[in-house]
Amino acid sequence: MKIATWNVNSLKVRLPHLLDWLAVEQPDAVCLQETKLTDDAFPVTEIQQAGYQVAFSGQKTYNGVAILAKGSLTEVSAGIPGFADEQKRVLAASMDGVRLICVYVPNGQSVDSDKYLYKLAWLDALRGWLTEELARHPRLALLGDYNIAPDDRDVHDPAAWADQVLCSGPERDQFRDLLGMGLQDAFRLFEQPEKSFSWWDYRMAAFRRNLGLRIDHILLSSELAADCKNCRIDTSPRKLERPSDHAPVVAEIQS
DNA sequence: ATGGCCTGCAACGCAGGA
Repeated sequence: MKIATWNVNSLKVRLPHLLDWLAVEQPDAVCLQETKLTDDAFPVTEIQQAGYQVAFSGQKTYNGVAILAKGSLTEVSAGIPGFADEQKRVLAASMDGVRLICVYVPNGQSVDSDKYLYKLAWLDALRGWLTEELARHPRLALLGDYNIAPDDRDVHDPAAWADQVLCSGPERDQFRDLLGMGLQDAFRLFEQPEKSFSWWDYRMAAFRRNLGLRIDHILLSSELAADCKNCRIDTSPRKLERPSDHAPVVAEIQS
């Protein structure tokens, strides 16, 4: 089973890139973030014609998540139970015995912002719910835009980013707490090139200069991690005209 | 030069992203 996550930064704009990428990559399931579409505007037909079932939870202008799958999606649920939130950032569904959880973690804006406090509270709530989900679903994958660069090697310029949002101690602690629940970073299960990133600013020719961050992740429960055969960041869509600022992350799991 | 770009909304600049 090949699973992927991709922050598309507007599904309306990126639909052609997504459809091309699905045709080439043929993933079994894809989690999307920042669809920026209300549910009535979701391109269901185009995605079904590409051979995928789809579940989505969107809103106007901001956020929005979706799960595309070649198999049937069951037990679909949106949001974090018990955590009231207008922002559409979480979608879970099961496919072929695997629990897929798609997350768009709040950005946080800056460490002195109210949005940063919301980010940390949101992550607390996510972990609380994940404890229950993991107990119910031992084969679980948490895929998405975490808006956290977990380690200095995930940052092009660690000194410049030190203690800044996406790299701050409390955010990295949150990521480590997720690992402490038994989840494993699929990307770091394998040897990887240095300076591997999943996001590059649109400004400053950052992609060409590889001035990026690794903030999009696939975390796997121990059962899935044991069966994971590879994980990579696919930078090819980032090279296209009018790209998303994020690249897809892909993991392959045996059987 | 601590900014540059992109998206959506509904305006002709703003919020938000990261």
